[in-house]
Amino acid sequence: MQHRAEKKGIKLARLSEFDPVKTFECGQCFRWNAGENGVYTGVAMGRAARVWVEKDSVYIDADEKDISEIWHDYFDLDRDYGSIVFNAGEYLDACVRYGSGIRILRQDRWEALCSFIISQCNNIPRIKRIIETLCSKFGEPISAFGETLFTFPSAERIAALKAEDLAPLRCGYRASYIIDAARAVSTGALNLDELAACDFDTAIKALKSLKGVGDKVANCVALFGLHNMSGFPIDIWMKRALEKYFPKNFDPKSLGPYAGLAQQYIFFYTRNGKEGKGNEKL
DNA sequence: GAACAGGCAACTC
DNA sequence: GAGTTGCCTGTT
Repeated sequence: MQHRAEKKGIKLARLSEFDPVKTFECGQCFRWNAGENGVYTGVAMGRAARVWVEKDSVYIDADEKDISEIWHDYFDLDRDYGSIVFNAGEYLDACVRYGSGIRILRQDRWEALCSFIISQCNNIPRIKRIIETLCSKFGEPISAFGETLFTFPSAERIAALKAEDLAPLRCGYRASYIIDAARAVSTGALNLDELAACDFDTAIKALKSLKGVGDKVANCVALFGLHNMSGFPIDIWMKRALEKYFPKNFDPKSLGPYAGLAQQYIFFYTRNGKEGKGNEKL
């Protein structure tokens, strides 16, 4: 409670380098929620943190050891996003200006896989609801900031369940996909750590071997879970933008090794910028 | 009450 | 290999 009132956080970065609102609201993650005063509370990697903006800086309130051992890496703070440039025309330039400050989080691999399986044919409020229910029913409770939060349940925990155990999530036909994925990960049939280190096409192919994982979800998992910047998920918003502003047979690979970051700028601008008027807040 | 949503799989031709 | 349809559920 007094955390919020006093806001005694540690300075994490300059706002120009890391815009937490854009980063949390650009669709890559589902467990950071804005509270009063624009303070975001999130749980990731089994830990809780609060993040907010004051003047031109970003502050974090978290266990001090966790900041250097977990959050620094989670927020990908060693990478200089400002030095990454694209030469693909004015439209992308506008997207980059608009989305400047977005960072691609280094999320837990299993959490990203599970979350993006849930995301299919679904909207963000509902995705968040399903994930929160999943965590509160099967995750571990942790207390932080005077409340009880829940970690994301391990693949092992979910692998031990049956599809009907997930009925309270009301995630429909996705339930069996989640269980299948959890079993593949927990048995080692699908090794996400190895996929994070191997080449892009191999990773996509392996991810798509899971039931319920197609092109879109595989690319989301590659980009947001494996932190493979070649990931280039094309959903309905990206499809519209590519059709309207890019050449007919545009190949994302032409954007270079950070194509996935370009994707995120384009997506964020198309969906939330002047022509976006998305159905969610922002 | 039907159509649809930030997909996928199974099936058709 | 391109096109169609069912799938759970919540929202419009």
